[in-house]
Amino acid sequence: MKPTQARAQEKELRLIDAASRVIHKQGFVRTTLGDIAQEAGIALGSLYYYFKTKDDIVRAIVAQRVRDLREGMIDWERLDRAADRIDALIQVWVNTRDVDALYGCPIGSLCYELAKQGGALGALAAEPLRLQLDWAKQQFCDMGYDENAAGDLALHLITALQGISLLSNAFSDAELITREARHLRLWLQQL
Amino acid sequence: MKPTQARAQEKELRLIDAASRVIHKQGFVRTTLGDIAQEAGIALGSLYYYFKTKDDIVRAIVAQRVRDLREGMIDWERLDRAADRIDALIQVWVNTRDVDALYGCPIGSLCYELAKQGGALGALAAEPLRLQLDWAKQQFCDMGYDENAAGDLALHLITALQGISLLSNAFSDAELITREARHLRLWLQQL
DNA sequence: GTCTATATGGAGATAGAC
DNA sequence: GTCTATCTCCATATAGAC
Repeated sequence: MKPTQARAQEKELRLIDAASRVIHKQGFVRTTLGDIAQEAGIALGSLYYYFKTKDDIVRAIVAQRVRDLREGMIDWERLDRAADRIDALIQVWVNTRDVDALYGCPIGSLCYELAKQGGALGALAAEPLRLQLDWAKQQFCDMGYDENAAGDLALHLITALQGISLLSNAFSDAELITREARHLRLWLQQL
Repeated sequence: MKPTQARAQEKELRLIDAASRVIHKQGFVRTTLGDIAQEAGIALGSLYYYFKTKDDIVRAIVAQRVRDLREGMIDWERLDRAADRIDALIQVWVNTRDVDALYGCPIGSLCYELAKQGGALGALAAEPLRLQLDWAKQQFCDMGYDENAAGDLALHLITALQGISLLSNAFSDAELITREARHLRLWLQQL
């Protein structure tokens, strides 16, 4: 890859990052391209050099989030015990509880918003969630559960994490995440 | 109350109901006043005789949902055992799983959307959720748990219900609700 | 590649006849 | 009370200079 291409892609990543932040805060529909341009520090018209439509931007955001998730999951492979890896996922929620209380889970809230939009965009937004669900199921399989049981446990775990992000956002209360995380950890210990 | 007032309020309730349905499907921001008027079978301009602004409409929807929830909770007082009342709540999710898979929980998805909007509207949207949380806590208190434990259990229950609505909507899969409901019922039995 | 200026459409809200 | 017609604003997207 030529240096110029690398720089161009780097710039695009910065735009995606800016768009991801402001859409997380305001939601996709209410966020204007002007908002994104301002957050990125460029002119409105310049956005169109990188993305043809607003939908293209959200597609790029979702793809980037999938990449980030995969990277984090590879990182967790260093942990020997599956229980520790699941604990690491829960800890992510605890660590981001303040921003979640303000704006919700970036993945879940986007899913909810784009699902109502209908069409292919809704299914696309669910991909990061699918990835977490599959990953969690694998961890429970590693703990010795069969496919069916592991699927149920993973569903319950991801469900709880998404649910607590919604509640903590609805009530603007980050401590709800702390409380639910404690509940989930006790549940995992008693499995 | 005079008959004319009764009729006017009845008409207003029908408008609220129509707005509630279409906003549940499309989301608040994406739903236009034209959509609501069409769903209600009236002209766009006629909406403004009943509601001064779009925000007024969503406020009326939330207030109506609170009334509906209270009514349902009074109905459940017929059930002697608190465990049966909680089971009735879970059964609501099972019963509405198809529409939840299509559009999510009407309460939770509106919370997520309006929380990003900021301001008083976000806090208002959380009122039905607060009501469910308080009600669930009371049921666990009735089962003999102290305030603290009952609060944690209620939080976990409502969290799971909201989370599974989000997931089933994200994946357009109503059966996820059936699976999580089974998980929750087993959990309740083992308490 | 980045900018300013603008075309185009659609949304909330209003006016005023009936 | 209900309607049609319209005002006004703002968002996406485009055009074209630099």
